[in-house]
Amino acid sequence: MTGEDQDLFRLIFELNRRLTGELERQLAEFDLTPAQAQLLRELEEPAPMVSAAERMHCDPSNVTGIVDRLERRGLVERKTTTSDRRVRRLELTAEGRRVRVEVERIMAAMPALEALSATDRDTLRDLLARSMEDAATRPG
Amino acid sequence: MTGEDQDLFRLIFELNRRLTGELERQLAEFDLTPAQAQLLRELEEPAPMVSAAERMHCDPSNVTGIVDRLERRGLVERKTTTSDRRVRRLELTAEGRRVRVEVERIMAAMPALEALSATDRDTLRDLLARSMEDAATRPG
DNA sequence: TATTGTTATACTCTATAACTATA
DNA sequence: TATAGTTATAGAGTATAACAATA
Repeated sequence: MTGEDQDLFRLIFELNRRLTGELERQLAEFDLTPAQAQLLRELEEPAPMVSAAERMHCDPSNVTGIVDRLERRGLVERKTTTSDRRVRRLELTAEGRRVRVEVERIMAAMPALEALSATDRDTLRDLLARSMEDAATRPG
Repeated sequence: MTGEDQDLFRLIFELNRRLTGELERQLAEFDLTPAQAQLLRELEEPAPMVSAAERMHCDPSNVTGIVDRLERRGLVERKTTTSDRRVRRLELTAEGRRVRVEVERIMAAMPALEALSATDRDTLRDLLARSMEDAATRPG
């Protein structure tokens, strides 16, 4: 591990900071936090709390609060299922689906990385994907 | 902007999530949060609160709390300056400098991206750097 | 008047532990 | 016994506004 690798971490963190900052600004126009937006995105199909928590990489007790805030705004509903009455199926409302489309639009229109050519972006995408594919199969 | 660019964002966010997660695990052994570690790193040289806040990209009122927690543990001290008595100069203690070395060590030893070859890492570093250089000079 | 820093306040995210209802 | 979800609790980061001390 060389000093240049530290630069690499810094670059990734810095790029993420900028992208996240820009994303937050855009989401703020819809009064959404990143976590709320992420949950909306995960709910293209209805899903129980526990699987939502898995996709969000967080504790289920956490999802309760995020859903509370989205439900208060009428974007998400907790439905019960007949098969297992413990389970709450999270489901977007009509308004929730509309907002979800906006979130997708924001993600697609993020004005970053445009400085790179299409070829460079392809290369970048390839490098990032490979770095994580391998990391997933490695023990360390 | 194409659909592939959404994948690019996802890849960057996902890579950041993994790196941040690993970093948090390592920092937790020293009872440090990322924000606290970042502040330690910024204080290689003593600095006033306001400039620390600028480097942290956050509000000065925020730095107060982070410094409170570090000061409580004896890692940082608030010194007064003679020239401008409004200013508190943040200064690492001897223990703070020791912990700071550990933080640097953790950053340098992060076991990620090792899946890529040295050449790939060079390419990645170049792409990331260029993407942000250009973004900084752009209006949008 | 403007700046440095703190305090008061509030919100979101985060986790752990204890709990209820159900399986 | 185990699982799904909530509630209680706590702590960290974040911002805004009001404030005191100083410039």
